[in-house]
Amino acid sequence: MSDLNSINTQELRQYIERIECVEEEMDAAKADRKDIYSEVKAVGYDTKAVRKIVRLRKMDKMKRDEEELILDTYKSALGL
Amino acid sequence: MSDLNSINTQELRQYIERIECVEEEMDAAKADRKDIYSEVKAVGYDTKAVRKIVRLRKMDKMKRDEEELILDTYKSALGL
Amino acid sequence: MSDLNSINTQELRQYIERIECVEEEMDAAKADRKDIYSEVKAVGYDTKAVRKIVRLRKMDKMKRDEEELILDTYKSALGL
Amino acid sequence: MSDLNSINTQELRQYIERIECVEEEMDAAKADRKDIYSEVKAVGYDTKAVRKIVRLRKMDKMKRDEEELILDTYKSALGL
DNA sequence: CTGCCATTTTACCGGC
DNA sequence: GCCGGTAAAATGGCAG
Repeated sequence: MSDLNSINTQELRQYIERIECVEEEMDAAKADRKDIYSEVKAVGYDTKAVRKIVRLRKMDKMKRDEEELILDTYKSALGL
Repeated sequence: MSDLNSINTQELRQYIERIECVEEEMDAAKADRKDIYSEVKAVGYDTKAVRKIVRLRKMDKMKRDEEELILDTYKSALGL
Repeated sequence: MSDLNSINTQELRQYIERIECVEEEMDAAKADRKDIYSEVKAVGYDTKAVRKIVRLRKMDKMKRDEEELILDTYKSALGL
Repeated sequence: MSDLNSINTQELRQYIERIECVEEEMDAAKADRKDIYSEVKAVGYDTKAVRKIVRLRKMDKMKRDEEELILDTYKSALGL
């Protein structure tokens, strides 16, 4: 904040509002996901299994990203 | 699913992709929030306190929503 | 534990028994609560509404505690 | 409640207080358990494993209780 | 038996 | 870089 030992109320308020805004987006997306899972269930799938698949795919993706990052690191280290 | 005892791969795949899509939105929003908190910290605020404020405000909202709901419950209980 | 790389069976057993003991208390309290709700229902109240009231009151308490805490945070931030 | 369509405030209040009382006990027990796990960790055990043991033992106990119940049912059915 | 709610587990963030 | 505490996800249990 610009002035130490004093709180700039306007500035703080704006940060808080920005945070609350993105949190609303998060909540909206969460609600969407919930709806999709309801549909998945309604149509006869085992949601627990589906959740597991999603989780596994996310892990795979992270793993691949990680490897790619390492590869990039090596490549740039080698000046490629 | 259209056919019992068999998994419609295409259908399932589409559900999973829809889920992954909203989860990407969630991750993006999460990253945004993280950035905002970094900025908040960089500019000199105590992020812990700011987080607390955000939480408190969310609790206020929830409390108001709940109270409204309970009021409805009472009203319908009284036949209003 | 007293000896590294080896498990003190007696010690471990005692910890587990202590945990199980408090869990029994938890279960007992849970059963008591269940009984009270049964009584509440038997005597004609809408248990759902009562549960909501209890939850609201708990939220109120949490909120007050949080606010007190954040006040302390501010005070110490201001060197009071 | 004694009088339909009207809420006996005193009665309701007392039920709520009884509920809150047992919930406080639950919270206290919960806090105790938390402390024990902290100690377990501090003294060098893997809390995750200990949790698993506790869960397994609880399952075993439930299983035994179940079997005993069945046995009792049979016995009383046979007039023993 | 279905949906909701509590508990548990898991992941994240800030501090030391 | 771990660790303690805090938020999110998943699982299990219970009331309706």
